[in-house]
Amino acid sequence: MPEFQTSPGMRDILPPESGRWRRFTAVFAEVVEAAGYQQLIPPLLEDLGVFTRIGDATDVVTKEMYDFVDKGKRRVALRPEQTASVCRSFAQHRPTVPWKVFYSGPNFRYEKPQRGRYRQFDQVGVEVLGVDDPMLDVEVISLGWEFYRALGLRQVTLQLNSLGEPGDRVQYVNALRTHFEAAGERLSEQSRITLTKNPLRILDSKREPDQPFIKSAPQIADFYSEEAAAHFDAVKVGLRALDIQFVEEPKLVRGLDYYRRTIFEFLGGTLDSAQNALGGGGRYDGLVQALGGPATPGIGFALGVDRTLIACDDEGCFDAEAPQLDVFVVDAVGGLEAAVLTSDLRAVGLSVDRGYDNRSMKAQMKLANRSGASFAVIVGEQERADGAVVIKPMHGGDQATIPRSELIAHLLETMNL
RNA sequence: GUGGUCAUAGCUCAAUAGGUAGAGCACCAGGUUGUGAUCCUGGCGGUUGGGGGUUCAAGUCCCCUUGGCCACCCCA
Repeated sequence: MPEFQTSPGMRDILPPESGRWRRFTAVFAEVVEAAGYQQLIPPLLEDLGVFTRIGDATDVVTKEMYDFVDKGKRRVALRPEQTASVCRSFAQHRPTVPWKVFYSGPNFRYEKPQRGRYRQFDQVGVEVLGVDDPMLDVEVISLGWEFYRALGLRQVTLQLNSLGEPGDRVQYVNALRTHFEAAGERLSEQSRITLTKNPLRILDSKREPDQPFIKSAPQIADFYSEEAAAHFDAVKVGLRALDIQFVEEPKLVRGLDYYRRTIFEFLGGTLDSAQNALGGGGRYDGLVQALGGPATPGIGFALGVDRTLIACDDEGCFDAEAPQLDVFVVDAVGGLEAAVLTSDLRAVGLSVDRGYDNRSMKAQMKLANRSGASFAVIVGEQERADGAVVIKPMHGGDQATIPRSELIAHLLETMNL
């Protein structure tokens, strides 16, 4: 065991996995930029209040934050998510609406780590501020859906629900409280604690004793105002028009408290994991105001990079790719020839690597093979004397000796560049 | 945070009832002095996560500790 290793819940993303991560965010950017979203890069660190303001009844904010006092005596925290930062940013800069942004990057939550659950975990996501239209809900959901398709995922299910207008939600929560309080001691101990803080969350419980009471609990749909019901219906109509399959899940609640009206979650196809929530989001009208900005409707989603990649592993899509190199230079006469050749070839846009330490030709050929390069360019005593190089196709075909002055033209022609 | 489980070479694993650590892969070097992927030979590599204890003897038993994984919790 090495003296130092990564802290719990932290890890290195090594090659070739790291290349897969980069492609992941590139594909995401491609999908959402095609819909008019632009990237926002918020800081990793914010005033603690930015996060406490958004949900002081949630574990994410009350128990799991990396918060501390900095050298300037400010109370700050590593962001546990990015929606709050986006809203803070909106309230601070007041951009014109609609403000359509996307982001990607790490968040921090002090939890007990597991597979697909890390203390530093990456998310990609979008947020739109300033638009109330249910067709925007449809667009946002469809972008998540489209992104999964772009990765090659086919077994993702979309769960959909509405929490109603804030007033509806309050009434519903009261009804739930009454309902669960009637259950009294028969409710699990955990749920009795949850009941005092946020009755909605009990609907998410997996504990056996709670199940009958969850089943008989009041339905959110009965509490929708006309407005909320109309909004929700419009969203469903829109999704159907786009042929996006969804499951209405009246018991779906989200972890953060700030959600209103439309909420949704993407679930992975693998059933045997408690970590199968790939991503989710919803409307959070009121968040910007809570952070000191003008009353502004908002909606967005965040997708977990790790979990989505695990889902890709399970479905056998979006594999890590071996790097593609054009040329590997083998220099058996000291290494100076290789220095010049790699430089010249890179200058015309080819990807080129070489061997070092003046190793044997056999050893350098092994490296050339391992590098996955299409061609080996070889210089030995004979070639150096003749001003020539050997060019050898690594994936089959005969090698040829050509004048060094013709190398670049020859390579570019062969590769159709 | 609670409970369970696991921890042996860079990686994946093996080691009969406690007797003093082995394989495959990877890596390196050779296989008649200029060329890779296959094949053959050899080599490098482990105070068995760390600490303490029981024993003549511990990778194997006990305790503590660190970390991974699983469930709860929470959520991405």
